[in-house]
Amino acid sequence: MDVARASGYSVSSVSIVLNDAPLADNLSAKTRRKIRTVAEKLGYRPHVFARSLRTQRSNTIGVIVFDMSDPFCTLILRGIDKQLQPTGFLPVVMDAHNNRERFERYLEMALERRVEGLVVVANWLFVSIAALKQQAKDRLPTVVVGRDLHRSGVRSVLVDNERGGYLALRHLYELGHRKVNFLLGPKQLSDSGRRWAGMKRFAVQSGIEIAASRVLQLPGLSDPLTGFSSGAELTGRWLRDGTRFTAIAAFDDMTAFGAIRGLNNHGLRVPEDCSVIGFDDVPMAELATPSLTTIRQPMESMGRYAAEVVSAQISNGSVRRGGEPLKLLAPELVVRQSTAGL
Amino acid sequence: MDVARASGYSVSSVSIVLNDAPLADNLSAKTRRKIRTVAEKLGYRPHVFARSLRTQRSNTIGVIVFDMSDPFCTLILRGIDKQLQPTGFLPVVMDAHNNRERFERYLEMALERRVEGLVVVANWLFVSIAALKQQAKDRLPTVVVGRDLHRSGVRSVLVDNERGGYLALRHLYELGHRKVNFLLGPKQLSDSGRRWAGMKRFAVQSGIEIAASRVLQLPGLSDPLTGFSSGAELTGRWLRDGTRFTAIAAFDDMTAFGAIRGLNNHGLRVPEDCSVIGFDDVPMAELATPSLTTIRQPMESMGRYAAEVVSAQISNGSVRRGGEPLKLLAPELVVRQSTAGL
DNA sequence: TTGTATGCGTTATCAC
DNA sequence: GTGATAACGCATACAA
Repeated sequence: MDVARASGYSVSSVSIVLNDAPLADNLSAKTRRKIRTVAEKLGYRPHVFARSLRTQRSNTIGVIVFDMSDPFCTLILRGIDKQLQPTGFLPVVMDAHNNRERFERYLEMALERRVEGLVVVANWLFVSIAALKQQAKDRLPTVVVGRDLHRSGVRSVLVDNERGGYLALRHLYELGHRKVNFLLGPKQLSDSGRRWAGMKRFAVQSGIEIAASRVLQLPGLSDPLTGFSSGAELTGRWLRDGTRFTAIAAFDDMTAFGAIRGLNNHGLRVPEDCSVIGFDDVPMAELATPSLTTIRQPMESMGRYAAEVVSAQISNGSVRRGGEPLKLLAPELVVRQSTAGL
Repeated sequence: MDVARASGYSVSSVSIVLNDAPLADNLSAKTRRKIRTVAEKLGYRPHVFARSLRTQRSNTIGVIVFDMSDPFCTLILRGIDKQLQPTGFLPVVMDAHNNRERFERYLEMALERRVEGLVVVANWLFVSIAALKQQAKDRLPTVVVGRDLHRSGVRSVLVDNERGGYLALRHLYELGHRKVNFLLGPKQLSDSGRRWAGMKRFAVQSGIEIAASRVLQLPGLSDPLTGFSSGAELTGRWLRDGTRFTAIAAFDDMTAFGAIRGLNNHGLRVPEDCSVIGFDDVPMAELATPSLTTIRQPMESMGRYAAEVVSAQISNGSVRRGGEPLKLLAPELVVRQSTAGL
């Protein structure tokens, strides 16, 4: 270490001072000052790899996200980032591009890079549960956000989808809508099931009946954009069939935008001719015209929570403690222009 | 190294085989096979930090982006990612949150982490040129995407804004529009100046005159969302003033969405009552209803190019060679629903 | 064809 | 109060 040579002290003293380790109290104030200035002058930067090698700590947390270009997840990333900032952990984010194989490769790479924890942002695509379980066994603190995997032993944080579905239908009901059509998400997605359950709960409670003809389901989940095109197409089908409805409750915002497109293709306007409500509150929801009424997922909070749990588990050395197995955050109704009273 | 013990060979042989170094040819095929299987069986993972320490190479490239939640940049990130994939470099992305101070901190962190190259994605916010120049001097291969900094000695890649502006106005002209209003970007942004120059070039060439009253400029650039709200507001001003116009050419997509909102607030419809064209082609442009006609920036290509140049410079050890100082990529007109003939 | 020794830049444990 | 020294896990020059 050249700081040692330049200052005339030994490497040990330098190391002790620069990390202000407990032993630093034993060194004279003059020595400390001297070493500090020399280090400063030389523009000394501790070599992270050497340090990591020695301390066996990487100070990094792997973040694997399923599709970075999905607006859903950039806000989650921001939350993670903010939360990790003061802890000194560097998030290393990897984008699986909705590709399972890639996901597994990145998981491997994260392990190779000796990440101390893992956050998986699982929007849309299926997650390799087996691979994740492996990690859990390896005692790597892991939290998945956006998907409920707590039964597989992975701590999970996501929005309370059931509650969200309930809020969505209640909003339409309160505006006077009784003929509501439903665009459900792909059946492989548990999100969809929960939201639908919430809607049915409200329906029962308020005494409205939902005819089977009012319910359509999106096909498989090859691609997040499926929601848009399928939403448009299924909406078009209703219109051609002559089904009468005054509102559409969509699985998510993309689907809602698809529905709006479908309505527009048939010359119908939102919200004058039909109200539309989405789910997620992606950034675009606010910017579209008409802006989209939707159920907001607290994405940043989800990210923060995940990061918090992971870093807590790291610092107290326990994968078991810290955070509940399943954390549900409250959704929030955001009323905008796409829904109106009758 | 335990693989050595388990296989009965020496660490050197193991190391040589596992990296298939040139010397590997000297080893018997049987030895190689043996070592490989043992390593496999033990689930051996080379320790990246130890390796980096020894080879003095981190195999990482720092990517500092100004605002990850800006849809503009996630596609650039994807391009970088794809390009870097086969090279073995790991992109370490850091989000400056539109905050200059944060940017500088991350730059420092990137250096500490011994990144071998740097890509700066500079959408919107002002870039600390001074800090970047410092890096250039430090011989760290650096490319900035989205901002022209080549005069400061930093290789830059961005879209040909002048050409894009030209294409935009030509499109409106060809649809028959003669009364076109212009929403220029903040004057601090050179992007805005170039796009405007392209429009003026077409105006001169086609003989149309642009009255000063048809031109408004967005205020400062505190926040990317400024474009939306200001676009709406300025459009409203025109409408209240009673200015007649049949089309709006907006600085970028956000501004265009703002304009659409402004028109809508006054009961005007797009494209029936007024055409609107944007610039960028953010993902939302396709999903909005009406979908937005715009000038596409080849974001993924920009990312790829930047990553390619940086990794090339790293591998041939020269910061000077590889890539032009300023690379302009061609924009592309994407015609959608928001523009129509008169 | 294979093994040994050394050092990369740290931190930690001692001894002085 | 301070300094010498041994690891951390790997790659490599050189010896065998």
